[in-house]
Amino acid sequence: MNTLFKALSHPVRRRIVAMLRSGPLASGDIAAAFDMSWPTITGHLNALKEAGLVSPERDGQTIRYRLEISAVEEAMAFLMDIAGTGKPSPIPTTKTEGSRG
Amino acid sequence: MNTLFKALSHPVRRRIVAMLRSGPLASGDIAAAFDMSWPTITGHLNALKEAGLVSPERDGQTIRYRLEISAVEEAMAFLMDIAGTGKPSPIPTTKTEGSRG
DNA sequence: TCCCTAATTAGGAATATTCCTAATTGCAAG
DNA sequence: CTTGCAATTAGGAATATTCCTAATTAGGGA
Repeated sequence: MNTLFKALSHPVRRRIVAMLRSGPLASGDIAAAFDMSWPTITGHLNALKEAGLVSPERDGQTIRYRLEISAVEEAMAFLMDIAGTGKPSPIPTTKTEGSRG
Repeated sequence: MNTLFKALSHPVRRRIVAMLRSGPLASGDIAAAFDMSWPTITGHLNALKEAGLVSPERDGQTIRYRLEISAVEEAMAFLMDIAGTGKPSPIPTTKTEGSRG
């Protein structure tokens, strides 16, 4: 949940997610769409993978990344709950989150 | 859009948003729900305000924060587009986003 | 094996975030 | 005006993010 919204908080990562809407793409093809180095894009892809938003599939030398709709739906579920479009839940009491380090 | 997802990327801010689901709350009441200093919470409230997710209303000495559902819906719209629940849009070409400082 | 292409990992600099304490602002009441 | 409470702003330290170049891993073909 944390990594999910954190992954979506960067414009480049949101754009990658949007690109994958129409189907899986190779790492290199994604990197080519940006004015950034390939390793930087790899870093963003790792963040998206960590969040469960994409999954890599190797095919020979190329690695294709596929969008994981379920993770997008998970984020949507949170927002729907907030917006009242879904079933309401009591005010959260999760004190576990206020940490530093 | 940027500030919106960035605001939602922090667990404390998401928890504040969830708290406001049931109605406006005073800054002090929000701060009291966390193991953090009041100024820290003020900072988070400023981030949420910047993102359009909350709006402050002064009433005497207290300032109450109200949840702005429209901002939540804006974030939801993005995710629905990604998930294919909404109308599809072409692959974004917004090159404006890949910058550094 | 050796070489080429695809992609990732490693290390580090610039920048941004997060959180604290101290000082300040804004409002109400005596 | 002074006091007191509610809340914010200011300044700064610890930490995290972002992005780069250089080095490395992994697979395919001669």
